[in-house]
Amino acid sequence: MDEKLTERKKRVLQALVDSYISSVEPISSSDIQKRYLPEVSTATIRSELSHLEEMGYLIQPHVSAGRVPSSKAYRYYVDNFIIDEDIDLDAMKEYLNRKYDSVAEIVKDGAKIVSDATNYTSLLMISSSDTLTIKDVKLVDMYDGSALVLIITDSGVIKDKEIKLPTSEENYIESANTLLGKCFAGRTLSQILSTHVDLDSELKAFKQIFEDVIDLLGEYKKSREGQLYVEGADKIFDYPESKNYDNVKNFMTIVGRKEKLKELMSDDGNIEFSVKIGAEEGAGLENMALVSAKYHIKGREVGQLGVIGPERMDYKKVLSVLKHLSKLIDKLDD
Amino acid sequence: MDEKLTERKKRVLQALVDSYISSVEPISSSDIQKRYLPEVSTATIRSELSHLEEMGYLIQPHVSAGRVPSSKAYRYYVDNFIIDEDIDLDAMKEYLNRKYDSVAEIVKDGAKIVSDATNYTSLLMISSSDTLTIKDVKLVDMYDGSALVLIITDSGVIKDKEIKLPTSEENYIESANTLLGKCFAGRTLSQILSTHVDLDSELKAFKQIFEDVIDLLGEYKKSREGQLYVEGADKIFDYPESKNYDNVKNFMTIVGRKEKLKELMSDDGNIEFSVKIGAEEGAGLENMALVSAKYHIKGREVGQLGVIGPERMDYKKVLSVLKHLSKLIDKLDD
DNA sequence: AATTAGCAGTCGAGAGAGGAGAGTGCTAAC
DNA sequence: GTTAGCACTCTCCTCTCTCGACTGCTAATT
Repeated sequence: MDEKLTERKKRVLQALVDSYISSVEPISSSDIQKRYLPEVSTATIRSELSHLEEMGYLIQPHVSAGRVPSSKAYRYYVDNFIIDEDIDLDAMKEYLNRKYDSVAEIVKDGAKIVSDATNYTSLLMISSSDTLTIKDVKLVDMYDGSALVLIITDSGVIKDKEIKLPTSEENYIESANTLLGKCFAGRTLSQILSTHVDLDSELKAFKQIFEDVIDLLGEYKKSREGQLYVEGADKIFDYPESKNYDNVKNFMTIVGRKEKLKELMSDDGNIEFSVKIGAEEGAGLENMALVSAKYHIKGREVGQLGVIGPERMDYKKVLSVLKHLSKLIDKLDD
Repeated sequence: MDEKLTERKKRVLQALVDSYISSVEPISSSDIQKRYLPEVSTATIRSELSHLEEMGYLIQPHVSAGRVPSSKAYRYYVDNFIIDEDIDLDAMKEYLNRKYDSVAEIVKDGAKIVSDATNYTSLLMISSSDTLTIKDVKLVDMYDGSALVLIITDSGVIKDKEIKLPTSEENYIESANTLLGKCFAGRTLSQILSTHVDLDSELKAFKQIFEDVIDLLGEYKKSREGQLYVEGADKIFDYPESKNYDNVKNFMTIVGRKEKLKELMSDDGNIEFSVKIGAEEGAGLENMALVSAKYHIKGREVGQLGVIGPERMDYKKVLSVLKHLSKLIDKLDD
């Protein structure tokens, strides 16, 4: 994947992408010479440029224009020119400290913060709840022939529902509680939902309760399944890309297609940071890029935070914000 | 407010708005004659048009163009030409039945449905929870020195939190439950939060619990306070208005400003349906309009559903969808 | 073989001119 | 009050032209 480029080609490519990221105009050979490579002539740079174009890194809008990076160039740029040490975590930290009082606030408003700090549209996805572990299931007597079902998990009570009790026997609730606890406690949501529970015939009296509880879990899973929040969709208008109608339309369309976004954010196994650029890998992000990071609380993956914006985005800044935030959240212990 | 217009002026105005709503092009005198008033000459219509323009109902983009409705014209149109009988509730009902299995589904996906059915961007706002009534407050023993606080309201359990018990006395939880029930049951959220509770000195042992519960209620209120969901923001691209950069930018900006939208949706005392058009009343909706309706479940106001789109929107259709939906939801008794 | 200066060639952006078409306002007649 | 007729205005489109920005190529240089 990582094609070999001569040292000078690398410098030219980096110069071009850097320039383009800040100016958003096609970059000419003399632009590069002036600001990045004064020791060689524009003719030399031109020959390098045409070589890089042949290799697919650059695009020439028309013959008398400068060059613009292709998706392949952005990919190379992200993979090779952004090194961790570059990323200014301290500045980020300072920024966040200045703006937010507590870490809890930062998690809660994650999407807003990312959008503010990067000035791009941000995405917050809550992970599916497959690995959620049930701590206990309890019935709370409501003294009117019904009871409240509580499912207590390692991250709070997740669902409640009143159910009618089939009997008013004194100790029914107590027995049910014991039984429910035995069956569910310590197991994950997906374990429970994927196994079929066969009750001993003597426990038939609790059948209804069991089914109710399992229904509740199913409903909950469905309702939480990868919720996605979008913040700052209008940020695109801060960038000159938005002058182009199709760009804006594509952008807004994809930002509205939550299913597509979820797919884009979730399909890389165990990579912590993912960068999708342009139309590569069938991502369908023409002229756009999506950067996303998984985040954890107390070691458990709870979701992903991401940024979507023009292909020519400030990757350094975005990665810096996401990296720092994910560290911050991970350290969290409420 | 309702200026007196001659019968013919009304017809001309209605014809013009109708035409414009479907064609999105300036309407000429002959357009109106052909399709709406063949019994008079174009010259007559022209003189009516120039009169209506003087009165502020119409705008002429330039001297050799037709006319376009002003915000005032849309306002007049909505107030005078859309009568309830027009609204095709049956078609709406059929549409909803065809697409959704249950009413519950309709409520849950309210925003999506409105956006689909109208083909405009929809807004769903959940009402503030001031009138939420507490049915009971309970502590559930977790058998590890802590208890779970449950606040049961007329619309479900709203918050849970583990708190540490100050003592492990046998009957502490039971007494606390009784006391909490007495203090909170049957009162609304805002009543509780606005009064300062002074505990008898003998009940000091429960002080901490009380404060925790009140904190929880406050947090809950804050978290629910007018949440706003936007669905289908990209629908704007289905309309020719989106060809204009500023229109799109304004639209997206306002759709991103949730605070502003909440304000626009909530500030009319007890009107069930509200229509805001263009920049009138300082709404800041240049070239846009917002239609919203309150909705109730079992008589209690639970939120508002709305539509935001081009000023030239299909008011009939939008009002029809919102009206029907609100009736449907109100009848709900799950 | 790599680099460079010089130059011809290409293309887009923008300005200006001109013509067609649409729709109006006005006037005079009914 | 209504109408036909007509002159007038203004946008939109197309065509043409020029200017300027860059490039690619060639031939000379190191």
